[in-house]
Amino acid sequence: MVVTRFAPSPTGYLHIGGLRTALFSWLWAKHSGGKFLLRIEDTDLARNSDEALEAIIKAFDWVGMSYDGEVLYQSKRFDIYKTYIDRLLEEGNAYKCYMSKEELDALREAQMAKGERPRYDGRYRDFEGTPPQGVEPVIRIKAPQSGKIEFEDGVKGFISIDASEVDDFIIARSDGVPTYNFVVAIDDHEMGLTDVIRGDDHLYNTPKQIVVYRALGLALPKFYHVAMINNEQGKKLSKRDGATDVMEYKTQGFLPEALLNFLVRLGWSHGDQEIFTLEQMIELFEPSNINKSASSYNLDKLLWINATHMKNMPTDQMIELLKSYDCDISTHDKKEAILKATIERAKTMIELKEQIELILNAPKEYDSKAVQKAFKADTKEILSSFIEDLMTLQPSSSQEIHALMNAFLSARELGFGKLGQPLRIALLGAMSGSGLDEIIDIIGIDETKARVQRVIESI
RNA sequence: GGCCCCUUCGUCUAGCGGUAAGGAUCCCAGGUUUUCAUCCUGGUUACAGGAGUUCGAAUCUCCUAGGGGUCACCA
Repeated sequence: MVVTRFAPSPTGYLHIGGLRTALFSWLWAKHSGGKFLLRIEDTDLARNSDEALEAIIKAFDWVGMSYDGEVLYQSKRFDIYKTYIDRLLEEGNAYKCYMSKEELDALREAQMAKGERPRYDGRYRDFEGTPPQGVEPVIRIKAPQSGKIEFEDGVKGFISIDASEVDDFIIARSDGVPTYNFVVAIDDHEMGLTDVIRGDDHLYNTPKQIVVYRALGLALPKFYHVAMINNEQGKKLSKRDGATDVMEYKTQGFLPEALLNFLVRLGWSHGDQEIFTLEQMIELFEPSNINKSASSYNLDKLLWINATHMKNMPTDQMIELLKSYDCDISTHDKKEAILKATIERAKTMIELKEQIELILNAPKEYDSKAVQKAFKADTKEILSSFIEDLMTLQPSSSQEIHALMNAFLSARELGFGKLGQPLRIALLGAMSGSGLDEIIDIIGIDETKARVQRVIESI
């Protein structure tokens, strides 16, 4: 059974890069009927924050990615790590290093000055003398001193790194708290992970973790290193790139399934298919189709995907969702017509809300340029007569209104613009927008009359 | 700097030795529409460069260039 995980550290909000690797892991687990686990990497004393943790959980909730079982916190598992460290110590695969931080820094500086790569020199690797007083030791793992560390990456292919690139790195700090590369390997093993999907930036951690696996005689999971997502300029995503916090996408009016659809296509493909429902993503996702190269974030495409998902959403579901954007039309008896008249003009929930409000609320002001262009000497008379026709004939559907308009115009031998342009200004305040027949049908004849009268008075 | 990874239209990508290098987005043009939008049709634009291997390379190999990642008692 496939078991994957997402393992964020609670030091900030969830950004889209993290969300994408989480998505890949989640899809792969769901696709193969396996499990997707969530683990919080909070071994760093100072940098954790509860708000960040909450934000991450909230983001998962919003996009609808559910994890199996309980959330695992590394900070609550120190006793487990301790067992493994003791075993390593006992078996001689790890050792205590009494070098102080100052000594280490000095060593590093000396190496750099000589143009060498900073690297622990292994001075306590086989130390058997009396340890210096007053130094709490760190624990280092014995990494291989020659040969290659190799593995088959599910995305990048065969990776081979010289053992000299990995030194005897610290697995427990002097205060006893274990470090990242060690606990990751332990937990990935303990949690029964079969597939580790993570960002490209972890590629160099993998050989270190392999050292841990080997020292403990554990079987390796399959690794997949997914390339980064860059900003629109092709540079690394940063806070300046606007909405990198996943929850920002909600406030900006994106659908979670659209965001996921956008992200899944960043680095993964299924032939020429662009639009995926959640179910399709799960059905079709295979890590073998993950792309090797980095990709750039593209807002235009996200917008297009979002608009497409919005159009595909069932109306009652959309009406329900609108409520969370402070736009409740659920009790309006023309709610379906409202949606039909606006959904095509909106790429986000925010734009949809604006379009709806534009129709439902009488215009507060009129575009002066449009007024100048559309209002002629006979406009008032035409509008008034049209209102009269509306009042007497009482059309009750947009089709009937449409027919009435045409009849009105042909009877007077007028082009559509003579009535349509000023009428649109009266109803919306501007020259463009939803269909007039639809608007009149939605707001009703009385409101139409009121808006027309208001424009006549104000001109 | 050492090491590792990456490189097809502006962007996301298909391609896995033989294609007029395909799709999507963006942009432009035309059509549908009472306007706008949607929708439909069409169009411009790409194999980073150079050597090889091969009858034949976007696909395989090497070199160069560019980009990225990483070198902590952070994760």
